[in-house]
Amino acid sequence: MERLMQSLRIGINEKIYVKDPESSDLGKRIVEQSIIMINKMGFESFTFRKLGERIGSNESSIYRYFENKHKLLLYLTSWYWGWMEYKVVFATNGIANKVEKLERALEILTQTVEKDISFSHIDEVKLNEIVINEYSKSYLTKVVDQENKEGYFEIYKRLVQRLSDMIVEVDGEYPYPSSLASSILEGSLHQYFLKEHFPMLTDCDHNITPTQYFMDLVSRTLNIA
Amino acid sequence: MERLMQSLRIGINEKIYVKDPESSDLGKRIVEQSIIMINKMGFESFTFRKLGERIGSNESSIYRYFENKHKLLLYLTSWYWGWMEYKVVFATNGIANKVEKLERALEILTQTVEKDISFSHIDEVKLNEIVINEYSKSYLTKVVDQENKEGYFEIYKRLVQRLSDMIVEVDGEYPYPSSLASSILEGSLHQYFLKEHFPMLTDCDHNITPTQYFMDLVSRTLNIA
DNA sequence: CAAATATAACAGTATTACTATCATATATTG
DNA sequence: CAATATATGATAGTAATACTGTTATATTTG
Repeated sequence: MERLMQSLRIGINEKIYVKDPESSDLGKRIVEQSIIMINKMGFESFTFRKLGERIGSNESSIYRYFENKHKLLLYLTSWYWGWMEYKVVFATNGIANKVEKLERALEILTQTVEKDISFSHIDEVKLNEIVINEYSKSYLTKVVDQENKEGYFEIYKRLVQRLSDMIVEVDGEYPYPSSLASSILEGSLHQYFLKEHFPMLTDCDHNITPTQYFMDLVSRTLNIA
Repeated sequence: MERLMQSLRIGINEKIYVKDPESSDLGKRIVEQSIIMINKMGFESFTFRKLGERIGSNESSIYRYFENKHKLLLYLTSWYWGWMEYKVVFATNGIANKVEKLERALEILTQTVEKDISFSHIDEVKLNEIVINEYSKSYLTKVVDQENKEGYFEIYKRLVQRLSDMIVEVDGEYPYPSSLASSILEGSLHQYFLKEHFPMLTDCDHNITPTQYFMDLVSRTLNIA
């Protein structure tokens, strides 16, 4: 996987950034350090000024890459979902058995993220934590419809669609494949959050993983042929 | 129901407010108008200054009721969940049949909210929209653990617990009652959001309701005796 | 080497999220 | 009824945020 990914790039809607952060050293530092900072201090406290100080660069230089921190969050989360999509497509590619294929996808989508050395400047473990804690904020806005129209959420939508398709493949009679797929993706992030902050609201702990919960849920829900 | 509720009050953790907004006319106007404004302009754009202008009062007077707008959001969402809890408890109270009881609770928790005339200054329909669009923001913060410790999320936690208990009553063997309960509450809000903004990611539309989806999900998941 | 481009440094603006002070209106109590 | 406490309003002020704009300097490219 590492080898392949080294020459792969996550294709992100160009309207999300002003200048492609992958195109320069400064851009990569912006992405790299913003992940560390947002993860540490939370999206609300994070500012371009602080990021500039941290990377020894100027606030106005960062604005030449991203219009504002909301767009940067869209960039980071798009990257994350694009990366997940690659992992799912790659891992399920050769699997003929539909059930096995769905299970493999579920595993990847609901598992804890492990360090991936392929994208050197991106810490996927921290990015996963950011997605758990901040992803909702990227779409729970008053501009969601316009940004959706501009394609800012394409990667996530495509991923839900892929999962939904796999569900249909396993049980063509099941009436709510899209809702189940979106529930799994969103719900997985939520269960990880609860596990960390509201352990009473989840059965997931050091013994039980969100993956087990969702695997079980899907196996109970679908009529597996 | 109306009669009963007129003399009932939703008990909200006193640490959430500086001065009880139910205790004065100004307080009620703050709550009433903030619901209308947050619903219209979104939580991010909403400020105490704007609210002050709108209710013909002073910014600093509002600060005497709520430390900041985050606390106000906690107040509003706590009220909402408290109201939902009353509705669930009231509606399921006399039901002996466990399955029927769970179904009734699910209905209330996943249905579209309708106007409730009991609490005159609170527009429950708009408040439900606020919860759909903003609730996550109330806990996706860096202070969540501290605020949780102070009891700011007690009502919501109690509601999840109630639902979880009902699930256990129906199927004591099911291993993930808390996760299922939290998934339903959070997932219901999410499906309503998707229906409005990302229709491709849900099967819910004008024909299919989130209630149908979750009722079906639960009936497939639990072994109903 | 010239020209274009990228970045840095600095200044400036409107808004936000408060805090503080003081005046006045209203309610409470002795 | 007077004294006093409390609630609200008016105004001002501060530090931080989220930018925009200008100019200088460094780097890349043709």
